[in-house]
Amino acid sequence: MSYPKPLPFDPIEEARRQWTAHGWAQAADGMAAVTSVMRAQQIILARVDDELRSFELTFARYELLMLLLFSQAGSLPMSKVGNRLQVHPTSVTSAVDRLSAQGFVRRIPHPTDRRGTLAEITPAGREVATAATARLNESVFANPDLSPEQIASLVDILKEFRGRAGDF
Amino acid sequence: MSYPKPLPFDPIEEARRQWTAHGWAQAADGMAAVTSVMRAQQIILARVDDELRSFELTFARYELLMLLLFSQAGSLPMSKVGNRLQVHPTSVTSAVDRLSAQGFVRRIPHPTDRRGTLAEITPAGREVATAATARLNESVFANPDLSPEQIASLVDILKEFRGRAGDF
DNA sequence: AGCAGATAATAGGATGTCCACATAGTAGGC
DNA sequence: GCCTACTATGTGGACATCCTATTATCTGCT
Repeated sequence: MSYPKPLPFDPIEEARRQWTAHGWAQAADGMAAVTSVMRAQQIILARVDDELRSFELTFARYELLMLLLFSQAGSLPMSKVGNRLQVHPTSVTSAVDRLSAQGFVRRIPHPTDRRGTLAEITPAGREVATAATARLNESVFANPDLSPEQIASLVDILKEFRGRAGDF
Repeated sequence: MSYPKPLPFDPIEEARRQWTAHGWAQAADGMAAVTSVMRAQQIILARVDDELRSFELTFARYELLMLLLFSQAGSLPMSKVGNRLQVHPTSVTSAVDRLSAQGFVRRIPHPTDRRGTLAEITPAGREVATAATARLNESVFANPDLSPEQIASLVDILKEFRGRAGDF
C-alpha cells in the first residue's frame, strides 16, 4: 500500500516550486490541486481495498453491491448502474462478471426490454455488503484522518466541482 | 469520459441519506468524503488524459517524464522514481517499458550499484514533456474549475491528509 | 572472510478503467 | 408497416496498479 520511508519534503510543494521556477506560476496552484486529488485518491483507495480484502471485494465491486442493496427491488439494469456510479458500461460488465462468479450478484433478463439485463443482488451479496459496510464504517469512514470541518469543506468543494463537471 | 445525462440528484448526497437511514450516521460524512475524492479523481484524470492523448501520453507517464525532466542529471534510479511518485516498483518498470518503447526514456545501468538501473529522459522526451506541460497548463491547470480559494483550501486539507498518511 | 538479511528490478497474474467495434433490439418519422 | 437512428451489452485490447515470487547484488554483523 504505502511506499516505505516518507519523503523528507512534500513532493507536491516541490513540484509547485518547479512550476514557478519555469515561469508557469499561473498554473502552479491548479497543478498542485490536481496532483493532490490524485494522490489522496490513491491513499484512500489503498486503505479501503485493504479493509475489503478479507471479504474478497474491491471498492468498485463494493459500490456496485451497495447500489443494488439500496435499490427497491434489489436489482437494476446494467446501464443504470453505470450511470449511477459514473463508470463505463464495460466496467459494469466486468464487475458484474466477477460478482456473479462470487455468487453476490445474479444476471436476470430485463422484463420488458429484451436488450437489457438486470443485475440482482443475492442473499449472499446482501450479507457480504452489510458486513463489509460495518467494517468500512468502523475502520475508515468513521475516522478518515480529517477533522469534521475539513471533511465538510472537502465535500462541499468537490460537490461543486462534480456538479460543474456534469455529474448531476 | 463523462457518462451521458447528468443525474437529477447528487449521488453522494443520496448515499449519505441512505447511510443515515440505516443508522450509520456516524460514518456518513466520512463516507461522503471518501466517495467525493474518488469521483473527483476520476473526473480530473479523464480531463488530463484527454489532453495528453495527442502526445500519446497518460498522466502516469507524464508524471514520470516530468520528474526526470526536473532532475539534475536527467536521470534517476528506478527505485527513486517509485518513491517520489509513490507508486509500486512494478508500476515504474511498466511505465519505463512504455516510455522507452516510445523513445522518451532510456534505461542505463547504475554507475556504482550493479543491481540498479537509471531511467534517463531523452531529447525527444524533453520535447514531449515540455509540449504536454504547455497544453496541460493552458487547458487544465490554469483553470481547474475551482475558485482560487477552493483550490487553496483543497490543497491545504489534502496536504495535511497526505502528511498523516506518511507521504512525507 | 562470509553469511544472513535487505534492496533493486523484473516477470507473471489479478483487477479495473477506458476505447473501438460488433450485435441485438427498440422506437420514432414517413 | 419499415427503415434509420439510438440504446443496451458484450468482446477484445491498451494501460495502470497492486501483489507475490525470483534473481542479482549489496551491506552489515559476527
